[in-house]
Amino acid sequence: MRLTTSFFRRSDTVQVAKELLGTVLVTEFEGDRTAGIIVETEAYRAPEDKACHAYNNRRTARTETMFQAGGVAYIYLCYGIHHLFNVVTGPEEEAQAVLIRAIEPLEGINTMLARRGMTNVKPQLSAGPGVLSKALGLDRHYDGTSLLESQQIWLEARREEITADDIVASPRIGVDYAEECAAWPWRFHLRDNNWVSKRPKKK
DNA sequence: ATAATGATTCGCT
DNA sequence: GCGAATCATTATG
Repeated sequence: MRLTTSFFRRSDTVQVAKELLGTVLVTEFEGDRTAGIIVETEAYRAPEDKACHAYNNRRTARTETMFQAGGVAYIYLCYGIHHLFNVVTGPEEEAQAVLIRAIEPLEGINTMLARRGMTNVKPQLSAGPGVLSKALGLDRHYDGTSLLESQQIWLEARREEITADDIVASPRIGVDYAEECAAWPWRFHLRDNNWVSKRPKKK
């Protein structure tokens, strides 16, 4: 079951971030399908969130994607090296998105290994926002792709039930610059899942 | 621990 | 327009 408009267009991004846990992110390029269960997410929401690129509803060529109606991909380059995949949520004109930080591989594992230049399956394959995008073959050229209509990138509903007890909340990673917003518990991940990314050592 | 790496943004002119 | 600083990270030693 593919996720539809009503899932993405709600205004409460934080709630959507929680509900995305356990859903399945699928890509299929030239018949090569790869998929994984989302096990870690982070919510970003303008205008009040200083960690959000569209803080204060700042509109630029890059952030414009986030102002679209929920259900499209927002992909951009970070640190000049890594492509980060986000799901835009909320109604049109509200800049909100959920960063997908880690997945548990499900389909097309050999394709993922090849894309990552690896031979053995281990968490390093897809635990982390940059490596997950690489494993699934995503890059910023897919920025703005509709997850509702695309035959290349989409999301499917949970295959197993998840309750509030399975979800752990914590502060977001790598956003220390965002002052008081840095402490907001807007990162969510599944409890006891091996594929959740490791928190970097503190400075 | 730290180097690698480039699009984006901002503050000028 | 132009140049410099910034960054939602990862791999390697």
